[in-house]
Amino acid sequence: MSLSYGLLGLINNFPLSGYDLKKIFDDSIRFFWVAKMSQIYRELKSLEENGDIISKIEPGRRGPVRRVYSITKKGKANLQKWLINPPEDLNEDFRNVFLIRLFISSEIGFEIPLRQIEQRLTAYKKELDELITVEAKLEEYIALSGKEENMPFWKIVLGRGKHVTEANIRWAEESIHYLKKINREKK
Amino acid sequence: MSLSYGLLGLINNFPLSGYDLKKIFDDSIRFFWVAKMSQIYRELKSLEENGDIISKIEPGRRGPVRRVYSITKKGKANLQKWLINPPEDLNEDFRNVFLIRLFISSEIGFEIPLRQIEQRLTAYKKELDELITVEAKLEEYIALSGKEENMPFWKIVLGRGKHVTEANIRWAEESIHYLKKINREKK
DNA sequence: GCTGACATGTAATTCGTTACATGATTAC
DNA sequence: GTAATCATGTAACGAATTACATGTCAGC
Repeated sequence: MSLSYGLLGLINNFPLSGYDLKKIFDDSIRFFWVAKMSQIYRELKSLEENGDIISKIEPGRRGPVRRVYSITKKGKANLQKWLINPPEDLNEDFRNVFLIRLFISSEIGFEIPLRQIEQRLTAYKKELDELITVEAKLEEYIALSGKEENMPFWKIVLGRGKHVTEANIRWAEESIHYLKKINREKK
Repeated sequence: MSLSYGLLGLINNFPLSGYDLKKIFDDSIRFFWVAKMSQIYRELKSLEENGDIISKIEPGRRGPVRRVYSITKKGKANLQKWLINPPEDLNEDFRNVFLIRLFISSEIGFEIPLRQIEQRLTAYKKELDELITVEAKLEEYIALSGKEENMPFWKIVLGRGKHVTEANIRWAEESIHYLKKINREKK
């Protein structure tokens, strides 16, 4: 559901192919939404069946022919309706595999989880760097689409990524110290 | 996959029924993993078929009979194996419905998203309060199970919730100011 | 007698991942 | 020639949600 509206929202800026959409997801949206190629194609098919988008075949820019999707009036109306009415229950950030692992980790002692948190810390720092490069990519898309009205929202979403990643870094550092302290006290 | 190991990790502390497990999830784990009753029952069934847990029927404490699950030797070994080998690719906090909505919100202007962020801010503040009450609930479970070795990990996971929620609060406040500023400048 | 917490499940559907399958064009 | 990127899809499977279905017991 959310994925199909996400695709619709991007096609609303300018016509895109499945492949284009996958690139946008991988370049930027991946920080808060992951989508596989095969799922994108499936959702595009069902969006077209529902009359929210229409496709036409275009010669490939470099490569085989492309199927490019544009939004319809109906699609625009459906998109607006979805955006205006948020679901009451919008769980954010649920299903975190790393945290559920940690929660039950006493079974394997302190050493291994400590290493695992250290690895996460490295990953968080890398993620923070990547978030900065995303900003540049989003500006490219603005140039392409000419839709400057997107910028404030994209900046806000990026800002969230930064705040949360910084919080994760602080938390990981704190937790590493805590586990090391416990380890020392045991000996 | 992660859910079934989560259940296994909890049953590892002391025998539990499906209903018990659901309560633990709703009381505490819900901050990083959401599970429906029907899914829990299904996973328990497949864990038992796989020989990781065994069930026996007990008279209900207050109510109908309960099916209570205990971990087996095989289950304990599988749990340890899973905990020791983390997946290379553990995406945390992906698929955030609120963020994907915001990302494509330019379609409906500034006012509505502004209200929606304000609502989130309220929710984040409430969540921070709830995280404090969770601490007390976890201490109850410690008392029940006598498994004090869980405490450091539970504290760490809770700490993560606090850090991230505080980051969300700061982000929401910042974003509200930003959108209000844009609105003023437009007029 | 009703409400709320206790308690367990099945069935249908939707959403997400993995594996499979195919082929064109460009740059080295 | 060969690797990388471009490009589109199907099939099978697994995970998660929603709807359905049933019933007990305690306290008011």
